[in-house]
Amino acid sequence: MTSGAGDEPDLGNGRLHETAAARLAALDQRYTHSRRVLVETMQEAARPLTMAEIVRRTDRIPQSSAYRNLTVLCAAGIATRLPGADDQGRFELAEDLAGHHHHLVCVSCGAVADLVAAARLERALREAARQAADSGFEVTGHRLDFDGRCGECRDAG
Amino acid sequence: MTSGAGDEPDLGNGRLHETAAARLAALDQRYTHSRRVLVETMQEAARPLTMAEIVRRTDRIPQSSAYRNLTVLCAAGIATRLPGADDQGRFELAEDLAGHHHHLVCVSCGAVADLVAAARLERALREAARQAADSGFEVTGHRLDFDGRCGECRDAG
DNA sequence: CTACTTGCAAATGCTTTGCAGGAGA
DNA sequence: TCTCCTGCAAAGCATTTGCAAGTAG
Repeated sequence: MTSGAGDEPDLGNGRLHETAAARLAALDQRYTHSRRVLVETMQEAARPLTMAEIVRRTDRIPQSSAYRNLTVLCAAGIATRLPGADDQGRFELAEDLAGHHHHLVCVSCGAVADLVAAARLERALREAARQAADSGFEVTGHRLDFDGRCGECRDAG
Repeated sequence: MTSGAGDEPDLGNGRLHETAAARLAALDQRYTHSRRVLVETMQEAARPLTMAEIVRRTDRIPQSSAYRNLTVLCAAGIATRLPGADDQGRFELAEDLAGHHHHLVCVSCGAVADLVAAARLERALREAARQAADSGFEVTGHRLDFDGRCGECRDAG
């Protein structure tokens, strides 16, 4: 691990790309144009994207390459693959790059939005993790989704 | 194990099957032997099972039927399908039948265990849900997974 | 020049579906 | 008897991989 210190996820600029390049380099991988485009796409979306959305937004990157590159990005700790409510995987920037957050999942249309949790909730989560450790399970992180209906679907019916 | 009149999911016995039968009947579906076996399998497991595990445990129920029946059980609100960490769906009894709980997911071997959260955590979650409502999103439930390494994998690796 | 990358197409693996026979109410 | 259920086999999709050519260092 090269960089140490603070895990501030505030990198609106080239910092993100620097980090990405470094992490890829650690795996003898290059930060190619395609990969940069994928990272930028995920950053701009600010919410998990399905493969279909990614291919549509980037245009030019064939699906197989997108899959392959996203797999590499996940391995490098730059991206994360989430299991979708349906059976479509969703991708987003890794937690330490995008900031820790949770998701609002619309059970009606499948849309996913980001949500930053209150400090109190995070504290309670940490406490629960400690509790789980008592059973021999070492908790390294958590994933929290709120299910419900988004504004649009509520209006629609 | 009182028989309180709350939302306590305390149905260790035939109550479960009664409920299942009723919910299926509401959809003009029957509570057949296969479906009963599936329900019992899920109850006994007390943790989400993959399709492979279900087929192995039941033995006799062909995979296609298992899929078909589990789909029906999900539609009837008797079972729930969870998106697995890998790409294998996992099934478990619906929340109101098995009780509200969360999951410990081993990132190493993919095993999933149930975990009942502390009251404080649930309270914090409810509060966060209320907060989300401010943005027009109606929260109906939540899903919380803790990622980490199970005891076995910690020993092994 | 030597890896790592890319794109296409074919393959894989989980899941769904068509169909004909069987069973429950 | 009518409708739902079961099993098998074939079909569907999202995702992965083999291979030959392209490109970064």
